[in-house]
Amino acid sequence: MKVSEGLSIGALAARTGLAVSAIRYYEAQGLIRPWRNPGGQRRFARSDLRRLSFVMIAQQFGFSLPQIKAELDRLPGGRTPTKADWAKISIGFRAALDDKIETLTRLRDNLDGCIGCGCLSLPSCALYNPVDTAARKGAGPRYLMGDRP
Amino acid sequence: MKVSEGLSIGALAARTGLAVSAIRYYEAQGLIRPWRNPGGQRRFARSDLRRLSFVMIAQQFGFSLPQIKAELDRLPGGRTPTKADWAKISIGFRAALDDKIETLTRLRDNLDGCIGCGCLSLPSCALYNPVDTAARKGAGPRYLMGDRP
DNA sequence: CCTTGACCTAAAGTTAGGTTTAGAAATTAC
DNA sequence: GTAATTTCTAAACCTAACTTTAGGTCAAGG
Repeated sequence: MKVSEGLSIGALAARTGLAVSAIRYYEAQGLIRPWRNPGGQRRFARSDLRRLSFVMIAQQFGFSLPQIKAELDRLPGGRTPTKADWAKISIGFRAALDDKIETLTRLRDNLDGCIGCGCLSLPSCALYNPVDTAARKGAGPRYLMGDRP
Repeated sequence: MKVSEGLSIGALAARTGLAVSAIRYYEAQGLIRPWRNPGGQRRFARSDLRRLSFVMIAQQFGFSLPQIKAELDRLPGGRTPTKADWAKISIGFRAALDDKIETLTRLRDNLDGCIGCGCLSLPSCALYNPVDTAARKGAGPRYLMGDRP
């Protein structure tokens, strides 16, 4: 398994903890671009380890695969990304994470004000205000009170 | 539409902002238990407004419907829940929310330490430690580095 | 050489949380 | 009393993010 020939999908799976099927799925979604060896098997660059790590971490942060792909697409195309390239992306994540924390904290403080007040069914309750509404996609209730179209 | 006869599903939908189909779905999941009028249509208690509000808020907090049902099942069965009943449940949520905030904050602080260090691909990186792993269910990667079965 | 394990593709299945559709019956509005 | 809404059920469909299955092919060890 010469490094110069790239990593097999199994090696990548072992090192990242991802399932082989998940890695294939990520390729289908455009998150990684392996090449093929003469036999048609996928071969991955070592930098794909970092790419997949980034994917896993970003998922913990609550980002969708298309959102993650958008970030990864900002990495340089022709060369292996440098530390500086990764740092640039991490800073954007830091900001998004700050947002999430602030939203949750605001929600918690509102809940504090509501404990025992029994107002849960009143439209005037602070908790009815939409939270992170823009992030809602796909299935699910489209709006909360005070957020009608 | 006499109040004593309960609310129709449409009325409940209008007041909560939920889709009629979502309310039927919640009934199927055991989150609410309407009765039927002579014509076979659902009739809801006024306290179901609060129940559904609770469901919507808990979802914002990231709880699954089964988890929410578990909380709601702690409400008294025979009578309309009092403010004290709701307050008891809200306090549990406050704790769960504190947990979520702390997890995200820890994640953010780790990210701070990693920005620019280029360690994203190393198993020793703090970000590889599992976060909220117990909350992962259904589809998705089962573990991160350092969290193998 | 031959066997075993890793890989391949395409398609179907899974879970959560709903929505949509179709056809029929109950209510409400005029 | 009739027309227009609502509501009913059951079943199919939807998205995201994968996994599983089926039926082969490739690669590495002995």
